[in-house]
Amino acid sequence: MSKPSPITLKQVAEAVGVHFSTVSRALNPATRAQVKPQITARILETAEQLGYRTNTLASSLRTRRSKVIGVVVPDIASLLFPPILEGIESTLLKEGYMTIVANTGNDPVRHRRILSGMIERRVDGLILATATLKDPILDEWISERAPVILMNRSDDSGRAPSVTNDDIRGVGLAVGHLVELGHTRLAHIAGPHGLSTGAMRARGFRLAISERLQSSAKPVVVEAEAFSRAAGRTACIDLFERYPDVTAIVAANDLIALGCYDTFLDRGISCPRDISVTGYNDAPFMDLVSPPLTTVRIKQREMGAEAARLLLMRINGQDVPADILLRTELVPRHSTAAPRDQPRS
Amino acid sequence: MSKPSPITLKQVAEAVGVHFSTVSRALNPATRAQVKPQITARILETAEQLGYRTNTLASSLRTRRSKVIGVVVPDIASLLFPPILEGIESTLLKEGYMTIVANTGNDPVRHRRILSGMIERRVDGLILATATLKDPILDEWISERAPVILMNRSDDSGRAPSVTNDDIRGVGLAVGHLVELGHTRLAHIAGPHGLSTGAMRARGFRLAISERLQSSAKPVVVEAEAFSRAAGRTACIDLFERYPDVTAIVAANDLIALGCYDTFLDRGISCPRDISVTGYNDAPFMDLVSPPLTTVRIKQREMGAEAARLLLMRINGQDVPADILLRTELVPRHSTAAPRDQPRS
DNA sequence: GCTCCTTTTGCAAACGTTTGCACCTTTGCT
DNA sequence: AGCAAAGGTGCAAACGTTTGCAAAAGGAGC
Repeated sequence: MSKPSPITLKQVAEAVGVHFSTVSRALNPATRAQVKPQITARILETAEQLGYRTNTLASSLRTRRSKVIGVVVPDIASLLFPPILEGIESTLLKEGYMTIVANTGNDPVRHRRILSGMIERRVDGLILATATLKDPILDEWISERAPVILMNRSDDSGRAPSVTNDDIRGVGLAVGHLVELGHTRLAHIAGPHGLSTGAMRARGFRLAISERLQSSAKPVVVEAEAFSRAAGRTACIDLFERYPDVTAIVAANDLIALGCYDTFLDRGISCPRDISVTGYNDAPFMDLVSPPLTTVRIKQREMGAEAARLLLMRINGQDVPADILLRTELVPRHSTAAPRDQPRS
Repeated sequence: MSKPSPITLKQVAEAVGVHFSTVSRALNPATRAQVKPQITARILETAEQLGYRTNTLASSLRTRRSKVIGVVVPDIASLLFPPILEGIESTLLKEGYMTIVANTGNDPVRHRRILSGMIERRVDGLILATATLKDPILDEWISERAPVILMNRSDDSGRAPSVTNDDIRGVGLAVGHLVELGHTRLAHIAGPHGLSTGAMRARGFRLAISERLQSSAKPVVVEAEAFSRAAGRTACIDLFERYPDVTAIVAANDLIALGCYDTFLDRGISCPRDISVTGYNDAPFMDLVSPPLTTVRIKQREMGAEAARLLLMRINGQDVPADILLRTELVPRHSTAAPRDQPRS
């Protein structure tokens, strides 16, 4: 495999018979005005014909802008992130940026390695969907050199702008829906409290309950160990044991809700006849599971696009005064119905 | 926002009191042996303490290796690609490579822009899951400078190694399963013939039919316009009109199969009682749709990992003698059953 | 024809690495 | 002690751009 060196400015210059700095100017739209149109034309033509392609490495080295940004997510392969990534990628591409993505799998060592790699590649900015902003590597380096945007997670320290779902309102929608159906004994299966989304949705649940059911006692919340189907199943068993008279479950995400389905099946409980359940996120195919899941839709693509937009602002030196809370939307399907009056066996 | 310049080799050198080339050698494990252990220790320490991070841009410029590779997919947000990306990313990260991903949305203009961007950033290699290898930009540049691996799609010209599913065998599994259940009047709803996966699976279907049902007439195949639920629904209607006596459908992917479900619902046809259907890919939640879909599982993560592995081989100058065909696996669920003898109304 | 602008072009210094080469120490051997 | 061979270190040239500055070229006004 022969590897002919790529054409350089110098070679184009030689072919045209000018100095290579002139070629550089002619090729760059911003400086093109400085060179005689006639020459520009010839340069453009021969560059094209020779197949010249800017060496971004060299130009980034000089200009200190890599036109690359880094995106770090816990798990690319989850159902949540792909549309977000799509939103980021296409927003940035329009502005000439390309996107390095990496997933940590929640492994702190890997997280570190990834951050290092991105810093060494001199990304112009970072979008993080990983929990920890505590990583000292960020303090020491990124925060002063390259802007950071937080996504799907927020950070109390307020050191970086964040883009998140309005989970308080979202969970409120689910609770409101169930209350309107006549439920009074609701429970929440929360995500891990260590994750800001888990904590936020639980807070939303408590708030909504206290607003809608003044009478009621302390809100019922059990915590799942992960945002997964298996954890949802286990948590649901736990819930039934501790609070047998619950008639409706607000799950912290769709997977947890599906885990509840599993437990319902195990125990011969019929949904929505015996119990109602709502999900969160509206993952693909939630309209096709049985019963079709009532859930809260979030704007994934928009989340990515917004994060990218904020990042671009910061890169261009503008200030980002506020965090962004994305609207959510209730999608009623058939996993929720009015409660039966008889308690479960 | 102050942007202090990052620490350079020179600064570390000054702090230690040696020439910066010595620092470079000490920091690079490959050349570390050349410098006195005592000095190395001091260099390592001050580098650490100063927070030195290699400027990969500069080093890539010099070494002509960017340690970045590019991945191009038609749609990041589809259900197919995320696990593949995960496989690629984590395989490459282990070797110190990072991954730029971009999605074309099947837009040729965008495809071009993306390829340009990656070339200009001097990626060390490319993994393409997009159909067209015909893009002249590839001929002119990439093929001679950076290795290319094809993924999920293959290319007859054999100019680049490919990693694909063994669709011939995979479809054979589905057909075999249905034949064993007693079906004799099978049909295939194919994906677009323009896509190599569509064409390959159709070929697999014809082959399997001719092997298993020697008696039978010409294999029944209708083509869906896309690998989508909507297209599947339409194609299924078409199929029923033209071949009313079919008792089993082999869909070219899960989404098309779900489209068939939609048509079944519209017409009050019961699956699997009146008709059987198989999917392809085993997307998430296919066990939860109603009825749970019998499908052919493909190894997505492995596909990504294999593609990455081949790419690394090529980057390191090794030859890749063969294409890779990944094993598939039948996942029997409840969308398939023995045929009723009565024809549908 | 001269000066004085205004374009247009060339020159050269960065940007931060890697690496062949030459130089200067040691060390080991006779 | 003398000498060669290692072993360490410094020097400087690349890698391919961008860009401030100087120089040249062309025009306008007198």
